[in-house]
Amino acid sequence: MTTSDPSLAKRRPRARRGQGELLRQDILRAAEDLLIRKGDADAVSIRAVAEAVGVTPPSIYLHFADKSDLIFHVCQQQWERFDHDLRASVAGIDDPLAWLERIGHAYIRWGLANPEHYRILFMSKPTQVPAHVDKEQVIMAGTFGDALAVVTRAVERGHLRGDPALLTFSVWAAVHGLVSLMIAIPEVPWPPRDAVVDFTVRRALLSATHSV
Amino acid sequence: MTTSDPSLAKRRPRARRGQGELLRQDILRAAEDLLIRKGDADAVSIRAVAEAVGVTPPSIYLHFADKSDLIFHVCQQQWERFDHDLRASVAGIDDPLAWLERIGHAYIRWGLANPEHYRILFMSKPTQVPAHVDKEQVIMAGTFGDALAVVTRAVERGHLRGDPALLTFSVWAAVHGLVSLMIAIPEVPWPPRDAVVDFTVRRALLSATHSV
DNA sequence: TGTACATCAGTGAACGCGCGTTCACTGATGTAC
DNA sequence: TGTACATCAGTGAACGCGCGTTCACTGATGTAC
Repeated sequence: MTTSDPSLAKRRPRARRGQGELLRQDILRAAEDLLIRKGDADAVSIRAVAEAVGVTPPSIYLHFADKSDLIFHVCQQQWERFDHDLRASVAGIDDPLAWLERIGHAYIRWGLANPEHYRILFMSKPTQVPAHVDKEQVIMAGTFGDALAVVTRAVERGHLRGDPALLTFSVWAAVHGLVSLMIAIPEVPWPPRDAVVDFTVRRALLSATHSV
Repeated sequence: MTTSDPSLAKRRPRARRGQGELLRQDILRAAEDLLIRKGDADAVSIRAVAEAVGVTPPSIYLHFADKSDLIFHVCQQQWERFDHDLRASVAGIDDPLAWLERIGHAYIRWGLANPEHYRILFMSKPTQVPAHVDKEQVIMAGTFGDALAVVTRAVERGHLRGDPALLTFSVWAAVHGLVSLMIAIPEVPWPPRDAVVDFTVRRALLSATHSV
């Protein structure tokens, strides 16, 4: 017979003065967690984020202008992590083909290891992202831009043949095809993961080295 | 100063006795239209469907058990149309490679011509489909099943080399990769559509004919 | 040919819910004097 | 060292909204006699 409300899981202790930014980080973490679990920005509510953090809903507005601002910052964090992880996988690699092979494997591995992140970044409706985000710039400044530069240099030096943009988009589509299909249609009897991953990467590179 | 409610666009005239099924078809059409426009089952409301058709919300329940039942039947219609269109594109083709090339082109063409249908069928969360639907069976009984049979026969007769399932999934992932990426990330400077489509199909077939 | 009646194809009002967001406020904490 | 005060980090209550679904009902229509 206590008056405590069981729906309010645990109240977060008030931050010390000057430590307001801590709540911002907690909100971002909780929102990302919910976005991953729900898979859709519409299904993430300000109220649920607040409860997960242990504060009341209006507290969210101390750190984010509105819901779309919050979702945007979550997505931005995810882009940063994606680019960071992929770039780390090819650190120090110079040979273009080795670079492409490594990044192809890393791309697929990342997507399959983080299916919900991947879904949000590469399989969701464009409208889920706030309108002011320039997606082209985000992609060109990220790992895809690196890949395009690597392929372009390789073509200029004669290591690869063909149109650099066509080759790069094509490799991207190949690895994306595998990742996104395995994420979207997992119910189907896929061949062993390693076999299909290796096959996909090898085929993507084959198309870059052979004229077809 | 009339009492007519402007929010109720146009009231559908009551069907004649025995013609109740007409409303069912109208509801399905309106729901599909809304699903296409919103791109997400959660964003389609019973009330919006009812208003589009020109009836009151409870009328929907005369023909569908609940919202998920309605969405399921819309998706089922879409699967049927997809399979029908693709099968029509390879009617009468016997040669496996010609069959694969045609179906590959038809697949990409269909996806790019019906991006929102494609998104719903192949890019959405599994949970958006009612739980009782066996997606594996839907896919195996459809065009993918046909493709698997064609490839299997071709391998048995020595026209293709490799594991049939691996080859078929691989071709699917290749064409799906292009379609889904162009749908999900249209903001990026894609090469000319025909070039990238041809390249993708040729590469997918190359991987089936060359051992890699 | 006329009429009572069962049935069909819906309607109108309401339910309880969760949502984003706003607004006036509170109470702890650091700081100036 | 003590105290008034500004500021910071939130809270509590409420707003209006759209949602899925239910329930009792209505009125036109075809049919049996």
